[in-house]
Amino acid sequence: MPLLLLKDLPRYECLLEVAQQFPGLDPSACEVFLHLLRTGDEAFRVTEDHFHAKGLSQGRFTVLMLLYNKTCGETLSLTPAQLAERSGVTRATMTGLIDTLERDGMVTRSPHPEDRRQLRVELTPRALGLLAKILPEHFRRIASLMAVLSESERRTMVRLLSKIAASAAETFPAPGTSGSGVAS
Amino acid sequence: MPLLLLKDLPRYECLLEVAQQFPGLDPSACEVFLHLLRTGDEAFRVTEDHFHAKGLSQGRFTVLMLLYNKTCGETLSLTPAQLAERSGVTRATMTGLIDTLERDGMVTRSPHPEDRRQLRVELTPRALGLLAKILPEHFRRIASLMAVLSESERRTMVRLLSKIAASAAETFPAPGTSGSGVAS
DNA sequence: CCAATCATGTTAGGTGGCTAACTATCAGCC
DNA sequence: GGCTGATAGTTAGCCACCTAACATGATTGG
Repeated sequence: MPLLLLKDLPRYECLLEVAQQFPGLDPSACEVFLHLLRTGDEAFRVTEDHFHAKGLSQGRFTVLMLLYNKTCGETLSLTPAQLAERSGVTRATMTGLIDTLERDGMVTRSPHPEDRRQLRVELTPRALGLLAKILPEHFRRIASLMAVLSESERRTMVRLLSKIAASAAETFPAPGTSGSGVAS
Repeated sequence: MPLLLLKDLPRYECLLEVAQQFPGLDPSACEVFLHLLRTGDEAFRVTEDHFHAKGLSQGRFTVLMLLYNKTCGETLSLTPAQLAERSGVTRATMTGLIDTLERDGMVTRSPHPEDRRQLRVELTPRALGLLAKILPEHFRRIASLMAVLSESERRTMVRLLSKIAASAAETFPAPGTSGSGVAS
């Protein structure tokens, strides 16, 4: 089988073929679905590759950004639970992320002065330096990736993507979400 | 690259805020980027939730589909290396996927008659039964997800997504890919 | 005031992704 | 024939995700 150039749609091409065996199956919906997942994956990879080269992962980068955010140089402190909720992972996962970030000298854990259950996680100067090195290229990559779209195409993309996302959230609400009230 | 790394979505909202601190940073590109990842993640979740309820994961489903594909009921046999390449994971990862599928009685490994290095992986009747139960709802979910888009909007989505994917593959080729150059 | 409940962070165990190294086999070429 | 190298599958170890269960500390209600 052709390997390299058909790296396009590698895993999902099978879906389209099978779809043809199911009558009344909305092939254009499947096609949009496949392109959406594939393109999302490619876009994700573009930034993930960059992080990886700097010793970060998407998850660790997100934690750093949450702590960096709104502070613009100041060190903000958040609790692990806040970080977990804002980055969309469980508290257990956040424990692991903070572990590796702390091991690498990017964040510190310190006790919360008022509630002894909580911790405060803060960036170290080293993390600030890393972000300063990473962010320009990160944004450059995003801009470069989207350079093929005109401003009007970008507006169209955002509009259509939002429709799909809203459809997903409404028709198939996430497990922990009491989406449109009527559940169960 | 990983099967689908889109599992992270809410974590990107911070990006837009930070983007505003970087002048000349193409905010609309960041916006499209965030929506793309977020929507891709939602679409991924819609099918992943369904698989999960049936004891499958996206990776295991893909393996089953690759073996089911083109056979329409017949049992096709592929080697682990073929499965790995077509599903976009490493051979090592494929070993693990086949391990769990075999443990659950979904596939069998048998020796290749001509090349003793290779194996042949085949679906079991049990896997065919599972697919028959899963596929209708799977396609129904995709159709339902995309029902909010008209046919012309779907064509637009595919066109714009393809442009982004091509831009990603060309500007930031995947590590193992000699992208725009001389494919060996 | 104390017991029940809730919240926070951690741990344990499972999955699935990766790389790197290993074994076994095959294929080519002196 | 026997090196040499490529290929197939596995293994080991890392990371990041999950759920479930836990220990600790805060909160609240009789």
